[in-house]
Amino acid sequence: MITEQSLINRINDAFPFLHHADPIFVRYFFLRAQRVTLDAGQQICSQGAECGSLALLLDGRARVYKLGENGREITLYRLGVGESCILTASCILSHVPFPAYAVSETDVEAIVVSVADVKRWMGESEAWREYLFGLISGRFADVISMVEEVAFRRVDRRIAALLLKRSTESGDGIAVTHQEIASDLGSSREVVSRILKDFETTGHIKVGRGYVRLLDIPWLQAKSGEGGLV
Amino acid sequence: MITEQSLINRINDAFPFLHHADPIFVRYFFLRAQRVTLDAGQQICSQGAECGSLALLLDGRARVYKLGENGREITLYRLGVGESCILTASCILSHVPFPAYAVSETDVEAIVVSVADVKRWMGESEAWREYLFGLISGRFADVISMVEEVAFRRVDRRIAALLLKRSTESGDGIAVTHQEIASDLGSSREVVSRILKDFETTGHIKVGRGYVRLLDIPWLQAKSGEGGLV
DNA sequence: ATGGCTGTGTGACTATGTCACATACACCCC
DNA sequence: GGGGTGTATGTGACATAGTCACACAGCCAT
Repeated sequence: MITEQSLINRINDAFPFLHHADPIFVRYFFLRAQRVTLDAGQQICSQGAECGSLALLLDGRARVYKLGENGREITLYRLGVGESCILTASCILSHVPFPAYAVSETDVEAIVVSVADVKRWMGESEAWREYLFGLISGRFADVISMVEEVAFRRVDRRIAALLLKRSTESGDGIAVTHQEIASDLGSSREVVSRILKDFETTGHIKVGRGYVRLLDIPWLQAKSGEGGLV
Repeated sequence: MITEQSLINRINDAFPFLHHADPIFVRYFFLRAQRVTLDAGQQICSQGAECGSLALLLDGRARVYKLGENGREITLYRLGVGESCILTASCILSHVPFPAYAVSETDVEAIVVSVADVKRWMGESEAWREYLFGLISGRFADVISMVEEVAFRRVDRRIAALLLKRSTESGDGIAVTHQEIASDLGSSREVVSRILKDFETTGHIKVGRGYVRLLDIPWLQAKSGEGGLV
């Protein structure tokens, strides 16, 4: 149950669908929801687990990933503020176990609602339905894009794209290890190291322990295929 | 509009959710739905297209696949009787373009409902909601498994699994070309040919033009990882 | 029998992943 | 400052998968 006004304001800001939801739903939402916090690095869900509740992220970031039989990992998607772990919703609504792992990458603050409420509100609130369905559709499309990338796209191009994406948040100096890149892309650390070294040898980036500095954004854009000219 | 009793019976058989749906929804369903047929090999949806209606399969089979920039293909999933193209539903409900291609592998008979009805019934019928959500969840899990396979699983094991799966429908004689296997798995024809030749050289299958005969099911099960002993 | 079309086999080469080390770097403690 | 530890990175050898370019085989129609 959430009663504190400043928290209610933050939630309203983070989840705009509440603005146009019917007031009865909104009242029950705040009545039934609970606030939780997680430290960075905490395992949120494990593959095969049952889903007991649905979390809506208020602050922080979580990563959902698959773990391969060879020990390598691939990130399916990341959750930020205003988002919900749609695999959990899917799991709740269809009674299948959670098919991946989820971990908090930063300290996380979330709003948690129970299985029963998730289901009830699906029938009662169009705003809630559209919110969840919008998230599912987005994630479904993301995962399908990932199949395409993994099956058909060269790793060097995927690394270039990842570096560019990271640079939008942190500028051209990126704190990242080769293993992190490998774990995001489902590749191996050695392959990532070699490709980064190649990028460095040709002068397009500079690498150091745990960081990468981008020196040639246009080249990386072309490399990733985003510039439109390959 | 569907009025013919034998067709109504077939639809009720194919879509059991109608049995426990409320009668008002069922009445409107048959009022609004339309029957369509497609010849084998027809393109149903193309990547980037808008989705105008949702099809529920009454007979036949359809394949949904991604086409890579290198011209290779990978099958995301197949639809059979009683199923709906959940990418279309997703596309309808979130206004994003269709993210793959869909083709009828056999002659197809389907029930088609419009965008507006899909959306309206989502709010009105719990049975409809659960039907669609059950399909979405299943497909979501399928696609996530595919990410894992493509990223982490060796092609030979995937071929063994595909052969076993095909054999459940057609016995140990499978009519399939190497290119079809490659297109299902997102691999190349040459790689498939080599692996099949290896399987043949060691006596586990026999290959001919357009067919594969399985000679050693236990070995293939072990190879695919399904037998539990690798 | 001949021709056309399509499926398959194969060699050479490139890209990516695995394994096994070796080396480097950052940090902490004495 | 020196030493130790833990972890990140570099690298060589080799295996697996994909690309390119042909050559060959099989099937069907004329």
